[in-house]
Amino acid sequence: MSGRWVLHVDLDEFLAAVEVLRHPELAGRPVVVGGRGDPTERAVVATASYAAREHGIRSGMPLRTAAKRCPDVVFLPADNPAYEAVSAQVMDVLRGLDGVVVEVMGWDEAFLGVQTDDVAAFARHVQEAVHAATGLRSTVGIGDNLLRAKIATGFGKPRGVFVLTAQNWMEVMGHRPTRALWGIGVRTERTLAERGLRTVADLAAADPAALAADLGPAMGPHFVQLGRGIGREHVDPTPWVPRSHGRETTFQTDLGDWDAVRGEVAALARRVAGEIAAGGTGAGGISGAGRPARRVGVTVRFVPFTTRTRSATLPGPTTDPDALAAAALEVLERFPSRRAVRLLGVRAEF
DNA sequence: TCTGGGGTCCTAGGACCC
DNA sequence: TCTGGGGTCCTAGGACCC
Repeated sequence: MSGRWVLHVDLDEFLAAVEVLRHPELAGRPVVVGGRGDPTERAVVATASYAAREHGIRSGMPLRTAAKRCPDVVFLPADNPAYEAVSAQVMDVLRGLDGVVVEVMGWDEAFLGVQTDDVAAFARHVQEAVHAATGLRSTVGIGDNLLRAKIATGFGKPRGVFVLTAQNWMEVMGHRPTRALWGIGVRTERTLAERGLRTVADLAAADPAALAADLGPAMGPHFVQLGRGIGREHVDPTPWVPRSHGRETTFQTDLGDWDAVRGEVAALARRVAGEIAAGGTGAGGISGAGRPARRVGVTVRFVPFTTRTRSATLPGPTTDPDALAAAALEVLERFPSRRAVRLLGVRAEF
């Protein structure tokens, strides 16, 4: 076979693997990275090593629960700058491959566009290049578009290679629940099931116009396309331009004093202003240095877990900390409740 | 399972304007 | 004056992903 291919490269147990690289004695042990590494705190699992997953530990699970599932798990604090640095190294390796176009999707994954006669051999070559340069293992999904390549990765985990194209799409995916599709979560799965659409094959055979009426003019037909495995075919290497930047904090103890709430919102706003003025977060920074905010949004999670957002367009674009803090405080005043708060967030939109 | 933090995109209703 | 239609912006919320 020859022609253009899409590869989805996904690093295995990325955060845990980075920690094992610098703590080799942890190899093979149940390792959980998340929060400040303290399982008594309000925090969740960012990444669990495969050994930890054998005990039923999963991403998004409270650290406290992980500790109950496996008492001898090693908890480590998330060290985002370290992961960003390793990620940048991996992306450089990918960009250095001959004849590839790279679209970065996150710290631990990227799409590659390539023309080759032996795509399976090329995938192995990618895995070896990443491992040689960084010591990290990866899985490669191969497809005739980004959707199929991304889904293929799931069948290749860990360390494997899997091919998913129009040829084997229905054979591999047709009988699976719609949730197996990238872009369909629990809610949409349920909504579709209420309409009798339970499997990927059901969805593929559905009438796009009927779903448009039920699920929205864009999303309805889009879901049918997902069921058919149809998606974007060209990998786009254009650097990402962020649409927004924000910070949020969950308090270890609920905040009942609204003077304190105002103080926290102002502090978050100043921090966000500083970061967007500097051009982003972390070692490498993000593109769009110094771009001013046009809108500001405030998130309040009330006790126990009800989350509300308010936002406002700023009088003029700004990166000024005082202006952003003042605007965020005005938005905060528009929340009708003064109940105790568990989380606060401030987000700047460009 | 008492539930993080960083994002993106879509939808719908109302305001507002011509 | 009892009432159209289109376009765009603003805002809140939902859903999803890593």
